[in-house]
Amino acid sequence: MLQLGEIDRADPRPPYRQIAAMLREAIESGGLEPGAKLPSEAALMEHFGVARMTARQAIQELRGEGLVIAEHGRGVFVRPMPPVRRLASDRFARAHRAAGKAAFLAEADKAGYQPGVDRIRVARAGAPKGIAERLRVEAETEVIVRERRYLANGRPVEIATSYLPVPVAGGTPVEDVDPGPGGIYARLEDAGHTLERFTEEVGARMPTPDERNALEIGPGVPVLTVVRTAFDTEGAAVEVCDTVKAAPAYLLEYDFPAR
Amino acid sequence: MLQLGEIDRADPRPPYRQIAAMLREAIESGGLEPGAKLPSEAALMEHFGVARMTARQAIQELRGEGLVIAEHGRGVFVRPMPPVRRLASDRFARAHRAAGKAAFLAEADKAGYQPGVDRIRVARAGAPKGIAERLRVEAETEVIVRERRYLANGRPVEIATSYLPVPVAGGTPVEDVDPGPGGIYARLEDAGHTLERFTEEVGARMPTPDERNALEIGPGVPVLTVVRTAFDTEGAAVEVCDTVKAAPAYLLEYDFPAR
DNA sequence: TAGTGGTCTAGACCACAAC
DNA sequence: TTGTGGTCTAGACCACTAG
Repeated sequence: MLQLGEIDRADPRPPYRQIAAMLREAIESGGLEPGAKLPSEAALMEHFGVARMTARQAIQELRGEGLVIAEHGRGVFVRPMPPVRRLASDRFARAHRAAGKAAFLAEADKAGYQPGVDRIRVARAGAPKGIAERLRVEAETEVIVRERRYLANGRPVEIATSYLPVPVAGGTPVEDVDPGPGGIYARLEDAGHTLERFTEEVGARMPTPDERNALEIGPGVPVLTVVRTAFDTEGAAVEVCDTVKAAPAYLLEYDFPAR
Repeated sequence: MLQLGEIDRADPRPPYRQIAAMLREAIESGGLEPGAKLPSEAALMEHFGVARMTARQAIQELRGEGLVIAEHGRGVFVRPMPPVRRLASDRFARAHRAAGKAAFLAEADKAGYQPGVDRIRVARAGAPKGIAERLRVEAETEVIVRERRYLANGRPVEIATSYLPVPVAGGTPVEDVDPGPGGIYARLEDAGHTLERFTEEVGARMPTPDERNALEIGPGVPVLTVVRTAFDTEGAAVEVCDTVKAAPAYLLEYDFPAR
């Protein structure tokens, strides 16, 4: 059983922070392994001689840091580290498309997890401001919008929305729910838009409640945002892909010259 | 004055979530502008007819999302959006070093903010495991360690730690607190290590309490982690730089070919 | 049914900011 | 001094999980 200290009334930190610090220490030192159950609120009240709200506040602190997950009716558990997906910047290499694999499937092959895609929706709609700028079209110009959610071993890890100009991809299989082998990039090349380069803009923030839901992550878990723009050999922007990834599940790798 | 709705007892969401949703809506719609003061806890209790803890819980929800900042004795305010620093992948271009500017100064010039560096510490120490792997040396091999904190307009935005092998940079100005014009990359090139390329590994997570302190960010604000490895023309890893950036202040840009 | 966390009430005292 | 948020207590009832 886990050994915890006592509250030090001389310590300037309030009791709930001291309790949180002791639990954090236990987690980081390995005294509480990933997946292990923390003492219940009742146990913390008993051990430290505090009211329930004080014990809860300590737990709340750790939830906010993403260190633990509370499961209603079961207990509070040390968050298990999810498998990390490393995304290298060659993940859109033409060689993969030639082999009939979209980028997500190619990664899954390499990293050895079971890929999945669901919640696919294709429609036409007005381009939001930031998207229109990147596609170099007027705001609200009608574009093709492809939404989908990616799963790894059945767990959602990323939601993505692609925007493509109608003159580029209108009427092609890009507008089908299943665009066929190699994904939409292969279809763009079929349509004569040979891809030349990509830019990615990477940021991080806390998720909206909707995103939390779609990615099945708890509070205290940030998301990585990646906005990718694809350019063809003419220098035209042919796709903007706006993705939101569960941050703990990802590591993005980029390689660039010193010039 | 801000107009808020009422709690709907038929709504399946608990009251505190409904209150949080109304406040969030007010913030996102612009009814509450950045820097504006939210209704006080007392005002929320009065308006919604709830106990104080319920009102606090609603505020807590928004703090966790990083949308608002509580200031003891003053009130709760909509978080002002900090200026975003866009980092392009050409920020380590040799042209800048030739002009006598380290990467951080070159960015500041371009973006028009006042740069600053403090908390500089240089020492030698054993290489941590992950660093040693990237430098391709044995773990615990003695390396040069350079720590510093970067400021933009006086506000801390990034903490960074560089690790360099002693055979590469030992005894050079890289070990001085001020390495001179062009920064340590210029000194590496002076020492014959012409830089060829970089890799960066990007992730995001919640900060440790130490990092929160150093970056002066509140709870609910994630950090971007960037681990950069510099390679010279011999293909040798000559530096690993581990950085932690306040996420809301950054957007990283990368450019790569479709191959 | 027992144990767990989720939500809520109605108070209390404290620390900090502003007037 | 007044108003603000920070912390704490001692209860209550509910919802979910598991045996």
